This record gives sequence, structure tokens and C-alpha cells, in this order.
Amino acid sequence: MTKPTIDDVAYLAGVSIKTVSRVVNREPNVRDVTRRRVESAIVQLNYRPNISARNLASHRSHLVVLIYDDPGTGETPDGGTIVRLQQGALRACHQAGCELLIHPCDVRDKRARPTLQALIERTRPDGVVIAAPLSNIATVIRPFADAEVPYVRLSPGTKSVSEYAVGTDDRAVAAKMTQYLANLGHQEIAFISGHDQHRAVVNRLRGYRDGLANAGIAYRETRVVAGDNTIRSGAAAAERLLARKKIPTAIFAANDEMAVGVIQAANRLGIVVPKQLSVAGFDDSTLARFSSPSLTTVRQPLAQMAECAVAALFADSDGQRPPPGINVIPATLKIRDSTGPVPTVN
Amino acid sequence: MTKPTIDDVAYLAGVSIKTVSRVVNREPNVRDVTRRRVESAIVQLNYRPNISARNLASHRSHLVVLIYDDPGTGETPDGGTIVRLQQGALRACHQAGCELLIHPCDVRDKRARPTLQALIERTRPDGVVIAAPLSNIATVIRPFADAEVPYVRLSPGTKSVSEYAVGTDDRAVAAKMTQYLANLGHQEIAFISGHDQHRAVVNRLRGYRDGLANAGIAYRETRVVAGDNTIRSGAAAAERLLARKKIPTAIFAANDEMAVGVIQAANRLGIVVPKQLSVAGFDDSTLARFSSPSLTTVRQPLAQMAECAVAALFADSDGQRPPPGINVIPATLKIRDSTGPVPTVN
DNA sequence: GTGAAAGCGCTAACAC
DNA sequence: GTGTTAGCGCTTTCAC
Repeated sequence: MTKPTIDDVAYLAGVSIKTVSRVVNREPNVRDVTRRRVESAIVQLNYRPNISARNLASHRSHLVVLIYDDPGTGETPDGGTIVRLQQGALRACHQAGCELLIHPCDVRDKRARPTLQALIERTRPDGVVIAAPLSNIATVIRPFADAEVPYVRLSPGTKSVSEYAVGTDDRAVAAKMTQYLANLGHQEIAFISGHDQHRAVVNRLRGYRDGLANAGIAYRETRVVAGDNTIRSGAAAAERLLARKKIPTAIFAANDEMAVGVIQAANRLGIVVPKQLSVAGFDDSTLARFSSPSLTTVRQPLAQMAECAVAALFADSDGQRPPPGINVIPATLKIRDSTGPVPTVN
Repeated sequence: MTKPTIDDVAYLAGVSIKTVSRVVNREPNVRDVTRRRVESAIVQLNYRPNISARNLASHRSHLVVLIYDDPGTGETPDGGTIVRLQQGALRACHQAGCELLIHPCDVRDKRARPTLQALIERTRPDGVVIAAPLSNIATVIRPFADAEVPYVRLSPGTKSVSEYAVGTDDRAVAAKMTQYLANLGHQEIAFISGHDQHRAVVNRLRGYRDGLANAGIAYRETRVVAGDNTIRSGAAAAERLLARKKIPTAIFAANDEMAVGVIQAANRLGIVVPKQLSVAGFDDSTLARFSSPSLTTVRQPLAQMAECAVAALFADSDGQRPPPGINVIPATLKIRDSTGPVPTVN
């Protein structure tokens, strides 16, 4: 029993293959009766169009590539982040009748560029989604621009206005978290900043300041300590903050790793979280759920972001080109057990 | 400037398209001179074969699908596991000139079967790799067997001997970990078992017993407590173990979550890890690296396993059909900070 | 609204 | 060793 082809369907339905093609592709200009006859023939034969033939004739690949920062062989960064991006991208791809190809990419590898070009030539994708932080790197973007492969960048920083992109509101949500802490009664809220190479992180600090302002709390530089995104640096920063005369009652770290470092430092110092010290992070990494106490943090809508990005790739072909600018999808506060009311007696 | 085709190359090289095809596909029966002439024409035109055309003509898709347990929308299990599988599968795919399609799959969803059938019909993959625990589920395997799509199962449990599969040595490595603890001087080594629905977990308990035997330590049932793979259950199990008259100096948990629960319980009880109590886990999840102290655990060679599985898919076409039986790739001990010498005074 | 014909760019089978 | 001839199964163009 060989796979039925479009000819078999056409023969059974008593129409031409073109009509079958029209029905399959939901094109107009088919009478309802005809359409139904074709549809029933399709069901009867259990016909499925051959993707390769379709791709060849239509000059499309029905393939979308998702590009993200490579964990590298050595250490694995938070797989959860990647998986969430993949989930969203997959949803939108299937919705659009495409398949998703994943392409982890190590930018430090100087052959990243030719590798991307090879990828394009091999797969001729219908579109590409580039996740942060790669979305900020010219070397990664260029090959797609050059090959005229449609692409959408995720969290591209502030610069991109010329094309459609998808991002989240780091600054606004950081303000929200700060205000949430203020609403718990905290007045002495410290902030641990991270690597300042990522635009997003700078925005988180800005958001912290916005939040303080909104809560009517004066910003003081001494309340901000720099970390480098690692647990160790978070712990070190916390130790400095907690060694001061006036110790903070809440510490907001620019990522979860550092926040966990804060909790560890507090444990060592005999400071109970959240009873004596509230701690908040950012990212909702795997870590956050499993730390003890579990970590209040900010969750970026990664799946939704990837989904929107892929959908935008095809919105184009639906006639409505997505507008330039960043489509901002708000992040949300994930309140867990590491934050609580300010201690009554300090 | 339109894409060069095989005809352009043939014309430029002064040969027929078939010869170009031979060169591109590394087939024999081409004179060296001819081959070189064709190769230079390819370079000169920057020719890349069109995948769709090739697929259509060769009845192959050059696509491999990796199927794994779906995180589901709600909670994300350890993304690291998935990412490591993907990394290995990607390596082997690219090696074989294929692309990797990912397919997270929720078995609890009763429509999993038709979804898989649709996947097959849409993509006509050249092969499929099915990760555990899906590799044990008939509903997942069947569609591929029925459609005669070559597949390789990962960690399929003990039953599969009829086909080639890839697995690791849960039992042997669990024995190794137990012996490692014994070598540190521990005599009172407890074990926390997990869900017994996964064959692998049962094997871990067996390995624990093997390890004790090898170390000349008597096995005692009271030293084994059941958990359910969660942090909470690990903590509860630890509390029971540590409340006894004769408390263990080392606890080996069947997964990392439970091991972290043990550490948390120890912290609460004022027992210092690893000074007073050694704790070992299993899986090397994200958690293990970031717990405090970092967790000694067992790391499965997931990337290698996936890589072997994909490679086996193509070994077939190279004439050498992979032999039936499980290709066992050994797991390794990952010694970190949660284990140490037995306390001198107990 | 529907169909006939002409490819899409490649591989397979077989002839030379 | 190399070339010729047919397709693979679909979409596109354009005629009706």
C-alpha cells in the first residue's frame, strides 16, 4: 500500500489536481460542493501532502529556526529558559504548519558566522527567531539580513526600532517588584546589580529606582552593590550590605543566582529569610523554585515571547506586515517564600 | 542573482548533472580530475544543493525527530536534561547531514497517539529517538513501528533486546557511589528510594545493595526509606532516618531533589553537611550544582546517549545494522561538596 | 470556478 | 567513469 498522491485524490474526486491543491491550501475559488467532494476523497484515502514536493514547488521550506545562546559543552546554564523558548516557538510553528529547528550557537566561537551561513544554505528556513543575548550581536543577525531570511529578535535592547521585535518590560517589572517590597513595609531596600553588558540588567536597576520613587522612598547609591550574576557574588554583596550599621530589610537582586547567594549569606549570618530579611530575584530559573526558602522572583514570558515572534514571521505573508518596534509582553511577579512583611522590630 | 542549480555547476564544469550529483554525494566512480573540476565549479558558484529537491527525489527528509517527555505548560522539570539530550542529538544529526526536529510529548494527553501519527505524516522523518521515560510506553513507540520509521529508544528498561537501544548503567554506578561512600569510611549508609514505576530507580536500589556487598557492609532494610522524588519527601525521609538511635553518616538518595531535601532537613536539625553527614544524589540536575553545599551526584551521559542513538539510525544505511541489545554508556560520579570522610567521633 | 501544462532541482536506473 | 532519461509530488501560470 503506497502513499496516496494528489493524483489519486483528484481521480477519486473526479477533479483536476489543481483543484485538490486549492482545497488543501485553503485557496478561494472552489465551489462548496467541489470542495466537499475533494475533502471526502482526502479523508477516504488518508491523503497527506508530501512536504518535500510542496517545498520544492513553492520555494519554501516550512522550517523555522530558533537560535539561542549555546550552553557550551562544559556548563549548562538554565535549561529551563531554553525549554520555555522552545515551547512557545513550537506552538506557533505548528499553528503555522511549520516545524522548528533548534540551533544553539556559541558566539565566542569565531566561526559562528560561517556556521550560520551554512545553516541558512542547508535549511533555507522560512524564518528565524533569535533569542537574547544573541539578538544583540551583529555577527549573528547579519547572515540572515544578507540572505534575506525574515527574522525576529527577542529582547533586542532599546536600539531596534526599524523592524518588528518582541521584548518584555524589565524596567517596569523591576519597579513593580520594588513597590511590592515597599508595600510589605520595607523602607531599606537594597539592590544587587549584575553584569552591565546586558542592556536588560541596566533596565532592571532603572526599574528599581522607579519603584523606589513611586513608593516615595529616597534612592541612595550606597544601597546598590554590584555583583557579576554568580551565586558567589550575590553572597559577597549581601555580606557587605549586612555588615553595615543600617542593614537593609529587603534585598532585590538582578538575577536569581545572586538572590540565592544572598539567602546563603543570610543563613551563614544567622539571619532568617524572610522573617528578618526579604530576598527577591529575577528570571524564575530552576533555582528559584528549589531554593530554600523558595525565591520570590520575576518571570519573563519567554514562551509567549517566542510564540509572538514566530507568529510575526508569518503575519507578513498574511498581508499584514508586523509594525516596526518592540512588541512588549509584560513580565510577572512570582511571589514565593523568600519575601514577607518588614520585621516589626529591627 | 538567482541561486545556482546543479545544471549551472554541470555546465561550468563541463560534465553532466549526474556527475555533479555524484561528487556532491561523495559517491564513488568519479575520476579525481573530474571530481576536482566539479568541486572548483561548486566553490566558484557557491552552489548548495536544494534540500527539498533532494528530499523529493530521494524519498528522504533528512530530518530526525527527538521525542521527550513534555514539561507541560505548568511546571518545568529540569530543562538541563532536555538540553543535554538535544545537544548530543544535534551533534550526530549534523554529522549525518540531517536536521533535528524536537517533539515534546505529553503522554497523559490521550491524543498523544494521533499527534505522533500526524507528526510522522507531516515530516516523514528519517529516524526518531525516543527518550526515557517515553521510551517505555507502547503508545509512543507504536506509531513509529507501524509507519516503519526507524527508531532508537533511550534507557528502555530491561525488556528490549529485539532492537538496538542506548542506555546507561544505573545499577553499576549506584554501586560505585555506595562504594565511594564506604571508601570515605562510612559504614552506616542509608538509601532513599523514589518512585518505583521507573525501572531505573529500582536498579539504583539494587546498585546500592551491590555496593554495600562489595564494601563488605551488611544490607539492612531499615536503612532504606521510600520517597517520591520530591524535595519534601527527601526531607521527610531524612528526618525519619536522623531521628533514630543509630543515625546514618551518609545518605544516598535516588534523585537530586530528594538529596536536596536531605540537606535541608539536616540544616534544620543543625547537622552540618558534609562534616557530620554526607549526602549523595542522582541525576546531576541544575539543582545539584547550585545547592549549598553543592551536591555529589551521578551524571548520566545524556548527550552521548542521544548522540549514539542518532548515529545508530544511520549506521543502518551504512550497511552495518546496529546489533540488537542495549548499548550501555557508563554514567559517572560527580563528586562535589556534600560528601566527605566519616566523622571521627560520632 | 476549474483545468492543462510546465516546471521546481534533484536522484535513480540504466545505458554507454 | 560518465551521461541520458525519467520521474519524485507538488505549485504556478495561464487559458478556458
